[in-house]
Amino acid sequence: MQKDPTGRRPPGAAARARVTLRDVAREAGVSYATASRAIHPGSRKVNEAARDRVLAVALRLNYTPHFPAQAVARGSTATVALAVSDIADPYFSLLAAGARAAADEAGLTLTLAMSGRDPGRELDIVRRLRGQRPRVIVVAGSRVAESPHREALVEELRAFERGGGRVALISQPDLPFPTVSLDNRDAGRQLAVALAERGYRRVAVISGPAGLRTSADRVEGLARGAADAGIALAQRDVVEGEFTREGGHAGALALVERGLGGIDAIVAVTDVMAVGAMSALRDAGVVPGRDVGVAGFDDIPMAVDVTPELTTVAAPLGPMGARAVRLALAGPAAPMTETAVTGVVLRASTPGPGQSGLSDLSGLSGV
Amino acid sequence: MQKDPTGRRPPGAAARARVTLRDVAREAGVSYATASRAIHPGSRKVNEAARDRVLAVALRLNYTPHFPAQAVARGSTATVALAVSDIADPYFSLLAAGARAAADEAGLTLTLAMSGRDPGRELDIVRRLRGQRPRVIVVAGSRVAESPHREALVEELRAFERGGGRVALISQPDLPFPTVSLDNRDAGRQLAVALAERGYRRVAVISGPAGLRTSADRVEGLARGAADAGIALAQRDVVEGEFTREGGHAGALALVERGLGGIDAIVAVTDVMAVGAMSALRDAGVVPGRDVGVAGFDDIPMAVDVTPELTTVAAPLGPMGARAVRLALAGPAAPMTETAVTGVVLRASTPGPGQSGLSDLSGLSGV
DNA sequence: CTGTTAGCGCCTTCAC
DNA sequence: GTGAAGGCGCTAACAG
Repeated sequence: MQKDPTGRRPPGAAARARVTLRDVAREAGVSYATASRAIHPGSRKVNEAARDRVLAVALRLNYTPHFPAQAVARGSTATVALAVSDIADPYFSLLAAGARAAADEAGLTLTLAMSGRDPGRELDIVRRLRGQRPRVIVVAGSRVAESPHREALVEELRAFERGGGRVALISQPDLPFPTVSLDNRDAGRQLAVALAERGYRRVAVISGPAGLRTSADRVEGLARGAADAGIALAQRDVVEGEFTREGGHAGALALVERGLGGIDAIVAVTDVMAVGAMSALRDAGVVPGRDVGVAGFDDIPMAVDVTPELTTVAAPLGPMGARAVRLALAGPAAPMTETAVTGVVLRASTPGPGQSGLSDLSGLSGV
Repeated sequence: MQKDPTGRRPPGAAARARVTLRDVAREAGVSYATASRAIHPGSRKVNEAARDRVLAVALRLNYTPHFPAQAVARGSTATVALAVSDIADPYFSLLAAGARAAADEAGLTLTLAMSGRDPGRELDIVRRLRGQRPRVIVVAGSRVAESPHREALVEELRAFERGGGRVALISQPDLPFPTVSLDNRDAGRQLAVALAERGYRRVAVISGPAGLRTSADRVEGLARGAADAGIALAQRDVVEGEFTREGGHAGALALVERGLGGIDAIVAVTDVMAVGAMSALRDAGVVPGRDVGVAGFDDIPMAVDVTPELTTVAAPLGPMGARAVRLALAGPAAPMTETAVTGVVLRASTPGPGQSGLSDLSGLSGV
């Protein structure tokens, strides 16, 4: 390797080529400070001619401000960081899309971090995010009932706030931060009642891992709704699976292998799981929407692309993502928690009595 | 507002609470530099006792290094930036997941930026990304044939490289940067031949917007394959749609309204579009997989969740994302372009002569 | 091994 | 309006 003749090795071979504000200033024949002011729309106090010159030079040199340097000088960045477990899951990509829109609107850039469904790693991610000194951190993900990480997460987020950062959660409203949440219990109840009205009498549930609040709440709501409506939802008709398509698949398989018995509807706690369940059912020779009703939660776009189209409880995921960043940005003035409204969307996967599905069902009930 | 009694207003009310490395050093009774060294695993040259003390204090104070400051001091960051058009599109989320894995592996953090399918905005995004001084910028997206932005994009990326950054593209290999690409022409050819072998004689195509290279190449390949195999793919059987589910939907609708005539298979240039097309067909009373074959490209996970399961040309999206960041990281030593291998996956949406898609489904009624 | 001391690129008071 | 200069938090020579 060639040594730098000056003796002092520059940070990188290409370092000389990095164009800095100082270069722009020199080239434009103004001082460093003036160049800085010219570039920031905020400070109007610059001679128009000089400003134009600076801007022209900047453009010609293809200058870009060094964000990290700006961050260090200003003590804050122009980003909002969003932590999700899995960006490939439509649930989270919808949240992300909404969050991005809101960030954009506020002139901020969205940074995404994926934790990969492990609460320990989630903590890690938040730690790392904190290092970036974003203006806002939004954590999306279902809190685990009583995770040992819970306290640590709270402390981490608190520390971030102490440093002047803003926090918002998309989750259950049980952590001391502004939170956008879904009334999962009520959503479950709504769905159970709707199914009862459509004539279903005995529903099985494919739940997520024990302890996952979102899942537990939905199941609880379903049970309550079933009780209210006078239909059956037995504890032993609840099977557990991962919070993924495969979890739904496995859950449905378990149900089928055990024998559906009188079960006329299967509810999975997410659409993603429901889709997996439908696939498993079909493979097992049970036709969703005819032999058995199927429903999910969230109303992801895919719900209308599967056959039959999936009945679900719609959640305004995009708006929720946006809401979270606005909540955080609003600061202490904002309400502590906001609950999004859900609504049952009945589709072909749970046909009513008049439709082909249920009548077939009664015809087949002897099977 | 209360004025700060010192006269000098700190950057933020909470600024005092921001714990810096200096605080840690003081508290641990060592010098600033030593504290820095203690915290970086790289420099082993620190008294163990002192190091432990520093680490303990850091933990107690919940100290996080200030990344922007590190970036400014070191002249480089530990991030790789990925620019995609739409993160909610499975195509891109799969790329992103793969890229994240590779970044992780290299100890880097992935930053995602979405441009939203507008080439002008894509340029904008890259500009902004450049400001973050990531170690790597990966741009994923189909180049438009001869966009006026093309030159600008190249210049932007060049400037980034001049500043010491690394670049990789996931795209057509026609820009002067390391590129991971798909042989879309060949993929199209493969699919056409496979369809011919299954007995299809006349195929229609739902393409993306004119000028989108990915789309154009796939269509061209299909045409060539069809010609080779002696089956029909008439120019007038190619309809254009947006590069989205809705585009596929609209395209299929157009085809149906015009009258399918002798068309026995419909190929959409992406799975996402194919899914939309299937939905439209179904609504129009044409059963995919029975009345007409349907196929797509990419093999997104959803392909096996729709009914009938979708025939497609599989692309290793995740690995491609990973490959791109590795290519960029490898630097000049790396090959300029890498082409991923695709393969046709035949599924129920294009049953062969002996089979029949939907009869499978109705056949189940005897169960 | 450890402390001192320049910077890194930029913003922002403070005088002129 | 404009320039000089201090400081943001941290890293990395350079001496001890």
